[in-house]
Amino acid sequence: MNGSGPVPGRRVTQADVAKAAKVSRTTASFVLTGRTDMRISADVQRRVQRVAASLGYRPNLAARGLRTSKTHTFGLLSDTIATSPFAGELIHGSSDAALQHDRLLFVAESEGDAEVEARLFEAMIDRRVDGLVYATMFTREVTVPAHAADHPLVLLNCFVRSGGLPSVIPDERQAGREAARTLLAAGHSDRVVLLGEPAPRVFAGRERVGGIKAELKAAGTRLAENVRCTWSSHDAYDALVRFLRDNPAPTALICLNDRVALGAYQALSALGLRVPDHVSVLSFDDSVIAPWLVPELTTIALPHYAMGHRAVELLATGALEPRPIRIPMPLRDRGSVAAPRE
Amino acid sequence: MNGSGPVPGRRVTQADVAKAAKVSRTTASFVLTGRTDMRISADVQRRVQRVAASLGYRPNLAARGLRTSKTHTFGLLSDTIATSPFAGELIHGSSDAALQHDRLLFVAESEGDAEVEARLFEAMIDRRVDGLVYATMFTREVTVPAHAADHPLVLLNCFVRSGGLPSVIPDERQAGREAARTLLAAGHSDRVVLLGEPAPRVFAGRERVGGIKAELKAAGTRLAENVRCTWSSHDAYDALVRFLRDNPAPTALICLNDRVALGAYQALSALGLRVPDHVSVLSFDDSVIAPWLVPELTTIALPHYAMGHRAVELLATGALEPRPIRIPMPLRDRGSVAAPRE
DNA sequence: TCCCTGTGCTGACTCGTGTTAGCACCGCAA
DNA sequence: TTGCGGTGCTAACACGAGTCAGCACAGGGA
Repeated sequence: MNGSGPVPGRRVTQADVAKAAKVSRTTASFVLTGRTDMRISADVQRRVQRVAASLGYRPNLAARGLRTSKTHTFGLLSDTIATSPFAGELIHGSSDAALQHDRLLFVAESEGDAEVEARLFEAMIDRRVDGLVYATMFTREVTVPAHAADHPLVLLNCFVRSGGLPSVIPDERQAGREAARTLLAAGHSDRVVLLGEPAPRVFAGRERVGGIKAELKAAGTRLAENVRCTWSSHDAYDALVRFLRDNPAPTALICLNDRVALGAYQALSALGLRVPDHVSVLSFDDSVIAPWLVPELTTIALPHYAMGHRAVELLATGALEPRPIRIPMPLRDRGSVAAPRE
Repeated sequence: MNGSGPVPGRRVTQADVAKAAKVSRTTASFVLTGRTDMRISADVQRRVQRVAASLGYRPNLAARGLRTSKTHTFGLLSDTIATSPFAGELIHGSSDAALQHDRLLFVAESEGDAEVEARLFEAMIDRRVDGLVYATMFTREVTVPAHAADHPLVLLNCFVRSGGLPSVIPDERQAGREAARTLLAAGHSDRVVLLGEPAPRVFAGRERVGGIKAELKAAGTRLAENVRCTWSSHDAYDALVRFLRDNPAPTALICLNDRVALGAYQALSALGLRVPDHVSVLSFDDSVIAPWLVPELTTIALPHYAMGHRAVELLATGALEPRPIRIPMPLRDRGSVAAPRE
């Protein structure tokens, strides 16, 4: 019974193909890797291909990687995946780009623990990944662990002070300008209030506020007020309720992120003000809740999918220029911005 | 200059260690893999260990895997990661368990495309993963692709009709009972309303509602009403507003998930009803928004971290019993449930 | 002295693949 | 016949590890 078909339980190897096609393993290798410089007759090529297909041959990438030192594999290491709802998009984009370039991704997270991070880096390098993506969930400056130094590396959603490493970050400044431009276009100018702590030491805060102010200034106007509060819904709720007790309602509210916007919605609702009839609301992030609010929230999206995609693509194509690449943040217009009542 | 230190650009191999320790590569291998049955003197053992450490030797897992057919690597394949904010937790749990067992995870998603799914399965198998996790973002029945049949496989958040595969799912029925028990304990019994379509063909819907009804029945009471609507905030908002126009307010509301609860919050707020003073609200999922609401939402959590952790642990320990394992869903008590006003 | 047993280590093979150098054959010109 | 260039293929080595069978030596008893 034995000796002809593929042995169950063992995978078909190149040697099996060679034997069945009555050629040497070398020849099989040349044909199957598509090397044309080796003068294999068209006849033999067809024969080997047919046999390989009929036996269901698939190359063992571990073995190939051992020989070529190319594993067609990347490592994606992030500080915290869980706590951020954006993680999915980041991984989604990375995974898609990997698939498009015939790679697979190791994904792991360190939870910010330097020792765990070091272990994970080593685990990836021990498996001979072709390159590494080092990702953070909030855009920030990082110092890259020494382990990674010798390997192709792309920073995702983070950067180094010197700027001397390839990195992919969101264009928060452009997002700020876009926010201001959107409100100006809808007719708001004098009574626009910013809700949220500008937090100059936080990249997103600094750039968003900078962009907003720059664009308003260019249009000859400026923010009516900045109501400060941490970027949480509860603080935003309290701060806005307090503010509206002593001040007239603004025509438009720029919230520094969607959590702040959620707090604002709840505060406005509690005070009998409707969005966008009485107050327009514009926000940043495009988190999951944006489409869940009533009315749905107009917000400027963090481009996590595009960022992940780009980072892996850089690795795959090897186009590693040592500088940050800024990915545009698109406006998601959902109807929480309208013209001000005259 | 050459010949003593490690050559830059080339990794230290076992052969380098053997040479530097003046033993055969075989001996080095025995020492470094910790085989004690091979009678290596304590002297030599120490010497090899010291040399390996000082050279910074790390085994090449690709090469080892080739020889042993164990890559210390698992594949996690999911239908959709991006659209669900729970993906992070699932991957987080899986990744943690993998780290604890010295494994690394390939993560990829098919977006429900069968052809992509097949490609990804093959990509993982070509890299000789030791096992596979097949995950879905919503608990449901699946048919497992034939590709996976020959490999150790755990279903995560899904199951097969026959039940004949190892799988890890949330214990939604217990969650339903827990919900009812929580409200009963707070003093609600006659005027509890369920908000959301029971959707008997959806696992979560069927089990949650089943659990709720069973527990209420055991306590000698039952739901006052089931206000039906899809599991979206907008539908829930509309349905609840309509219901409250014609009916007295319930003392407690069970929402079939957090999106529904968000809609309910907005509707109650619009009608001047406060949570939990006028109406207690209890929900399922523990999505990101639960702690963002004012007041924070009491909800029964989908145990995605624990599920991911368990699935990978099953693979790592090899304890693959062909049946579903139900992971308990914990109550997150945040204050949206209080005693009814007398 | 010879054999035997145990101790401590090593040579040689293997996993599945890529790659270099070179062999055998054919046809043609000298 | 001999030489020679081209065509078509293959033997042999390498990648970095794990593993089996067996060699060399020491010590002890007959």
